[in-house]
Parts: sequence; C-alpha cells; structure tokens
Amino acid sequence: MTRASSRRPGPPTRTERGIPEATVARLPVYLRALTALSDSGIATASSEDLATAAGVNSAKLRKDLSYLGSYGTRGVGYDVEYLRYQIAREIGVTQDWAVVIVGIGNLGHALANYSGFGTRGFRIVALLDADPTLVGERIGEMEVRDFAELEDIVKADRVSIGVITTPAGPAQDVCDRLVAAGVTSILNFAPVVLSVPDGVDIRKVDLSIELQILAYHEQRKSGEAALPQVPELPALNGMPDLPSVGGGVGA
Amino acid sequence: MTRASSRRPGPPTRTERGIPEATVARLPVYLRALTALSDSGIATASSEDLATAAGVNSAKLRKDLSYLGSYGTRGVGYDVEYLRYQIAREIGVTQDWAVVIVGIGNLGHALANYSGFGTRGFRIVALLDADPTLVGERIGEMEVRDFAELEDIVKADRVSIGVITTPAGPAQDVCDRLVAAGVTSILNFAPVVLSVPDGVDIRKVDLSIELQILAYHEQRKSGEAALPQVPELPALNGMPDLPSVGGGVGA
DNA sequence: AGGAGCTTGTGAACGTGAGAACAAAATCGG
DNA sequence: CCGATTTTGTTCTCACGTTCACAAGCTCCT
Repeated sequence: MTRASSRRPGPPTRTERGIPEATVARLPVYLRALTALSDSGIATASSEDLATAAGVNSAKLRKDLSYLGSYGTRGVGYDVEYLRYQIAREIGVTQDWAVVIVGIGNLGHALANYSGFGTRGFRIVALLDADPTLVGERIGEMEVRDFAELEDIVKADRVSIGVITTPAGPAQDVCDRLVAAGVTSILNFAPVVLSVPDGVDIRKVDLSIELQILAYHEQRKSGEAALPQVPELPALNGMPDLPSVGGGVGA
Repeated sequence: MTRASSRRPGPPTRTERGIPEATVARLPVYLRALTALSDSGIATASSEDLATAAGVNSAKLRKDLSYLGSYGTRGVGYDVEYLRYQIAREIGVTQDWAVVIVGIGNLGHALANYSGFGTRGFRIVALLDADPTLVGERIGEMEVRDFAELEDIVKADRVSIGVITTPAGPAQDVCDRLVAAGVTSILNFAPVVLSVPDGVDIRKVDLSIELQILAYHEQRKSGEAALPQVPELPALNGMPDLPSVGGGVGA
C-alpha cells in the first residue's frame, strides 16, 4: 500500500521514456530561474549562468536539460524564452490544472489568498470545508463551499489535483473522498501518512518534519563545538523510565 | 556558493559518525508514528507495524534504526516509549529550539497560529515584520514586532532557527540579516533560491514547485491513456515564436 | 532443558544520482 | 577560409540509497 509509482514489470525495467525523478523535481526551479532572467530582459544564458540562478552545479543542469532534448546551442548557450517554453511544456504548465483546496483553516486561508497560486498553470476552482459555519465565507474572490459538493465540482471542472489542509484526523477520509471522486494527484499538508491506491500521486509538505531535520543538524553543530557529551555507547542512561520488554501489542 | 553542507576533506570521506541524510529525513516520520502508537496504548511494535504506520518498507525502517543503535529486541520488536525517546533525543527535540518567523503575511499568520508548532521541541519567540502597519498586531498570544529588533531577539533568546515567510523580493536580505544575527538554520517559504555561507543549513518549502511536480506526472497519466501526441522528435513545432539564436546577454 | 518460531540487524546486490572530464559543434577574428 | 575559443551534450566513475536475504538472538512451549 501507499505505493503511488506505476512500475510495471516491463521489458528492460526502463522508465517509459521517463525523466528521472530527481530531474523532474528541479525543472520547476529552472523554470523559475528562466522566468526571472526573462523578466530582466536577458535573451541568452549559458548553463553556468542558469546553474547559478537555480542554485545547482552546471554539469547537473546540463544533464537535466539533456533529458528534454537538445535545446541549447554549443558555444552560445540557451535561448531563455525558447527553453522556458520547452520546460513549461514538459512540466505541463502550459495548460491550466484545476485545483480544489479542502480544509479552510489558517493554512487553507493562506493558500487561497496566495496570489496567482505560485506561477500560472493552476486554477483554484473551489474551497471546501465540512464545517457549516465556514461555508459561505468569502475569501478573495471565492466562496467556501460544502465538502459534500466535492463530487459535483470534480466532475464539472475536471479537477485532477486536490490540496488537503485539514487537521490530521479527517485527512485520510478527505483523501479517500477525493480519490473516489476522481482526483489523481494530491498535495497533503496534514501531518499524517496518507495511503492511496496505485495510480494516484501524492506529495507531502510537512512543516514540523522540516523543522526537526533542521534541529538535528543544529544539534550536531552545537555538539561538535561545545558540548560533546553525546553518549558514544548505545547506553541506556538518562532515560526517563526504562520499561522491561513485554506487554502485548494489542491495545 | 549556496553550499550549506560541511564536507571537510577528512581522511576517508566518511561522514563524521553521521546518519545518512535520507535517514534523517525519515526519523521525524518514525517519531510521529511512534507517538501515535503510544497514544493508542500500544507498548511494543515490530518493524513491520512501524513501517506500515510510517508508510515505508520494513527493511528500510530497520536499516534506518540501526544507525541509531540496537534498540530493538529480536523476536519481539521495539518498545514504543523507549524507541520514541531515543529518536527524539537523536533528532534533538528533547530540548526546545527557539524560532523566529519573519514576514507576517497570510502564511506567516497561519504558521504563527499553528497549534503547538507541530510537535513539541520548538518555541516561537518572535513574529517579525518590516511593515509598520503590522507591528503591534496581536496574533494568538504573541505580538508582531519590528524587524529591526531581530538582532536583540536572536541574542536574548538564543534563536538558532529562522523561518522566512516574506515575498520573494526581500527574502535574500532577510536571510542575510538572520545569518548576520547568528541564526544558523533557515526554513524558507519564499519562492527564491537563497544563498547562505557554509555552516548555515537551509531548507526550502515551495508550494508551486510541489504542484508543478504533480502536474508533470498528471500530464503523463493523461497522455499515456488518451492523447499520446507528445512530440517524439525534439521538434520545434507549436512554439509561440521561435527566436533565432543571438542577441547579447546583457539587458 | 531444548527446539520451534519470530523478529532484528546487517552484508551484499542493485539501481539511481552526482560530478568530472572531454569530444562535438557553433561562433568569432583574422 | 581556417584556427582559436566557447559552451553544450554525453560518457565514465564514484557515492549514495534501496531492497533482498539470511544469520544471530530472543521468547515461548513442551
């Protein structure tokens, strides 16, 4: 369960004409860098220029771009507008994707107001919440609608992307409803592991996990310089209470 | 520039007694799963149970845990409370980390109200904004303070983590100020590539990038089933305007 | 006490990603 | 028209991450 990658046992285990996942994750960064260059009136950029703007190394950038085709000119560089369009087309943001946001709490509010929803390519078609006291509230140019309308909205507007900004509790239920209604991509802000059937893509954004990763490295920094009394042995000292093993798995 | 990883040319290129980065990123997930199990009154769990709860495969979970030490019991599993404490200690969330949030727009508001700030281990000590009309506003139990107070606050409260929720424009300036004040870990929500000196860790959360990654896969799904007229050749058809290469790099 | 049955911890195989280095192709100057 | 220069696209190598498979170790039952 929870496998969302479609890996069929095809002939040579080759991803079907696919771009590596790590590259896909960087393409939006390149797209943004190209847009910035374009806005600055720059017409041509070398892989070195682009790499600097995108915060990566130039060899990696060139290899990434090579998966899309040969869009550069040796000795010259890349035409900014041309490459920008090619990447946008490859990602799929030359068309508009309909998005619903479920859960209009603080975060849902913030996302609903997010001007332009990042870059173009995405269109919020509905804000949904199950709380009757929220339904009807206006946020920007939209109105919060009842979660029960989900199915109608998804079908009417061909919604393929759902954003979950509910608390952890109802998130899996919301997710199931979204999938049942026909949504095939989900962006989850709720702090739970959601399980979805094969063929549905899911991505997670989790503030507290990010903070904890930072804390880990922060602790190392302090520990290295000042207080290296990290227990080297896998010892069991300083534990609140060391329970003896045993006690069934049931509740 | 923009390298935040401290890779010194030490003897065997071995990370200094370090846990692999991929593992570090999963430890918070395990921690959350363990907390959930603990709340359900479950005292012992096998790697299979834990892996299911965390949404990973059990071999990976066991290998991850093995970097921390041998905290399980063969034939039995892991003591939930014990393991939870060990992971919390390894991550560093047994102590409290002081956090400042800079940029009190929609998203800053949402984060400021985020109850408990995810899990324990983090304490918001200040909400900062440069806009004088925002300064003084109360959010929950806190009051927005002037960004100019940053240095004092960082020193007084030993702030090591900064969260940037400003627009893209001022983000790099804010980042520089944070670093200059002594912050050594940054969580960036602004859609720009920030560059920081060595020794400063930076993580990025970017809504529009996540959506674009979903869009890419979504496009593939549609294309596979219905309309496979993806141009197989690296052709240049359907382009808005195909510019001839040439035209200087300057503005 | 001893064997059967689980479950952990880890060694080895495999796949993916990153970076260095270089050949191929384009422009530019003479 | 040709060589020097620039920059891409690609190959090769190495490091990292994932998964399999199994020996080691613990508990429980007879």
